[in-house]
Amino acid sequence: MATTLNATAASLLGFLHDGPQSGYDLVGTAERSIGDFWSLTRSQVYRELSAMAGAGLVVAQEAGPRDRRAYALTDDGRAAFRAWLARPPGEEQIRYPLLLTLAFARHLPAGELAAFVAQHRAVHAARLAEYRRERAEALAAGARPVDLVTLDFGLRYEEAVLGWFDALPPEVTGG
Amino acid sequence: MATTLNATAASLLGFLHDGPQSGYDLVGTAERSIGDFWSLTRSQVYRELSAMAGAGLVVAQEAGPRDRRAYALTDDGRAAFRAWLARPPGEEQIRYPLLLTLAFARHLPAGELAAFVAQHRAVHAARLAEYRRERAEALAAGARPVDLVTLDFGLRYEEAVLGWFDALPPEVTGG
DNA sequence: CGTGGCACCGCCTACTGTGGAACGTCAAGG
DNA sequence: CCTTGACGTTCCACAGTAGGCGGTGCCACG
Repeated sequence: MATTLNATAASLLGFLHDGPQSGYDLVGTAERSIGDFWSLTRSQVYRELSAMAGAGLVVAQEAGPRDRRAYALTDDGRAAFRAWLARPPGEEQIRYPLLLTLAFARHLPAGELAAFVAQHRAVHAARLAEYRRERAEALAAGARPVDLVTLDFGLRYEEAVLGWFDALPPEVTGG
Repeated sequence: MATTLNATAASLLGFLHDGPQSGYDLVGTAERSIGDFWSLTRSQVYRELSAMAGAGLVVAQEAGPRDRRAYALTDDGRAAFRAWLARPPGEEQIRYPLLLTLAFARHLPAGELAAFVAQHRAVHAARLAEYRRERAEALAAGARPVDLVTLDFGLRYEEAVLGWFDALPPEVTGG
């Protein structure tokens, strides 16, 4: 591995610390654990896995049923992961198409905008409720504050977005 | 244009409503106006422009000094833009590497994490201050609430993130 | 004046990320 | 037995990122 790992590949290595997993498993694990702030796709997971196998960071085990092939961490993989983790993390990236629509709203008839806005608001309200549920559940299961930091990020984010929706001027909400 | 426009290409068309611009200009315009919630790169702008020129959505004008070539909107381009704008905007995407580091923090010696966190906090504090300045400036220049919606999104986002930083447990901040 | 540096401008490549189609496999149920 | 659906991998086309390359006009400074 001449060039440094990308964040997605590194995350996969991170998950493999808990034991060998197949690509399919890893997609599920990742979605559950970092999916709220780090998107990844099946395609890329498989691509990274075979690249890392080629680089010796992981080894493919015997194929099981349905061509299922689990990958295990190697010592090189462990080292590469630690090296990646020690690097200063980059800035966050946000891409929000609704804001694009809003920015160009003067080219759009008034009614349509309000519908889009309402729809997005609903999505965020649902997400906030879900995060609150998850947080309560985690607390009940004995989670410490440090275990909740990423979830809390999501919570505060959704609260902020919802607050923004509710403060939108009537030209936008159709009110 | 058989397949529908992507958001980046559509935005370029949006900016071209105000008159012909070169790729270079468009990068600047876009960064200033939508850069806070929609990232784009020089490479892609040029790629989209030549693709759209091929599809007849824009026409390249005579090359000026330094090979500078401005593109102008065509009627097809205007139509494609409107069609894109009328489509329901997709969900937002956030990718925040710091949260990844946090999620794998158990593999990291404690001190390093605190430094990363402090550094990111500073970036967000600065961004919040900048947004507040911009907002005051826009208001002074007579902006209406509807002109501030995207800026307000950024403001609320940064406030939320800063609040999150300040509520982080000591294990993370090194306190 | 003239020239060297810098901003301007387009282009290119390699890589990362997304979305969906394709395709075989095993398990369960009508 | 046959269908359906979840499992599991692979492939492809496109979108997006990061940064380098190489020209060119402009202007400040010697």
